[in-house]
Amino acid sequence: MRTPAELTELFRARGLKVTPQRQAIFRILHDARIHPTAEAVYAAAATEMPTISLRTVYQTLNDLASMGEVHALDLGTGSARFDPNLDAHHHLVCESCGAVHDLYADFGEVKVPSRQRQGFVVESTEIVFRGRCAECAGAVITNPRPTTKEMPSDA
Amino acid sequence: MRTPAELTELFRARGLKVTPQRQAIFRILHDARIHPTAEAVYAAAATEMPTISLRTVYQTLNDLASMGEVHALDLGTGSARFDPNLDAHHHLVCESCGAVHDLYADFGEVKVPSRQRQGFVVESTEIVFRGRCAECAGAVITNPRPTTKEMPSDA
DNA sequence: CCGTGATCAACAATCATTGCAATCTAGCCA
DNA sequence: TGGCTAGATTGCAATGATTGTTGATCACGG
Repeated sequence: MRTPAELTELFRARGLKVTPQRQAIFRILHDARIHPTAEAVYAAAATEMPTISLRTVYQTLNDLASMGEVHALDLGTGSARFDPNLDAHHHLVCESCGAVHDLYADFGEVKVPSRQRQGFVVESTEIVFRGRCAECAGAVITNPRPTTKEMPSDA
Repeated sequence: MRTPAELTELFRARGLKVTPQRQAIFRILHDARIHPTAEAVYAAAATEMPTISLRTVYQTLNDLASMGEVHALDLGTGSARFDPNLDAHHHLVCESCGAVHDLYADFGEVKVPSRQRQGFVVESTEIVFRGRCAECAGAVITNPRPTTKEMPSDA
C-alpha cells in the first residue's frame, strides 16, 4: 500500500482532513504484514492513542477501502479483514485459528469461459485455499480449538 | 445432493431422528437449484409447516453441513449459503444483488506451489468470481461509465 | 483565526447466528 | 398399543461485528 505520506496527500487532495487518528491508522496499516481486522487496528492504534474510538477506525478503514487503498476481505472468519497489499495475490485461510496468509502464485488463465458466463461481468477473481496452517496442522491431533478468546496468562 | 429418502436413511443410521421438519428441509434442499440462505430455507419450509422455527432450520442445515451432505458457503454476502451441489464447481457472485451462480469449469492445476505452502495443509480450494450478473450489469450498460465516482483527473 | 469537517462518547439498532431451558416426539421395546 | 427416553423443537435471549445517531468538542488547513 502507499506510504503514510502518500495517503496524507491523497486525503488532502480529496478534501479530507488528515488527523492524528488517520495518520496512526495509515502507519499501522503500512507496517502490517498481515490482514488486520478493524478490532486489531483499533487495538494497535489505542496503544499510542488511548482515546481513539473504534468507530473512527471503522470509518477510516472504510474510507481507505472505498478509495481502493486497501482491500476489504470477507473470508468467513467472522470479521472483515483489511488487506494493505494491493498486488495480485491469493489467500490461505486457516479453518482452525482463522489466520490468513498471502500467496503469490500465478495460476495462469483463471477466467470464466465465455460459454458459461451467463452475461456475468467479472470484476475480480479470488482464489481461497482453506485448510490448516502449520501450527494448527501440527496440533490437530487432540483438541478441536474452541473459541479461545481469553487466554489465561499462566495455566 | 442425496434424495430425501437417502438422507432419511443416513440420519437414522446415525441415530438421528427423522422429523417432519427435517424431511421438509431435505426436500427443499433437494429441489433447490440455487444456494439458499438459512432464511430462504426457513421461508420455504414455513409455507408448508408454519410452526417450524428458524432455529431448527439452522440446526438441520448445520447437521447436514457437518455430515458433508451440503456445503456451507460464506461468500461475503451477509449470510451463509447452503449449497446442495457437491460436485466440484466454482461461483459467480454478483456484488450488486448478491446472486450466486454456479460455474463448472476446469482451471487445471490450481494448487499451492509447495515452495509457498508455509506448512499449510490445504483442504479445499475455492475460486470466486465477483462482478455483476446479467440483470445488474444490464442496468448499467446504458451508461458507458458504470461508476460515477470521480477520479482525480489532474493527477 | 475561522469554518467545516472530524472525533468522541455513549448508546441503540441491525443482522446472522447460536445458547439455553422448557417442552415435545420419534423410534424402540414390551 | 402404550410407554419411555434420548434427542428434537421452539421461543427467546444473547452474542458479535458493524453501522447509525446526536450533540458537544476539537483541530486541520485555508
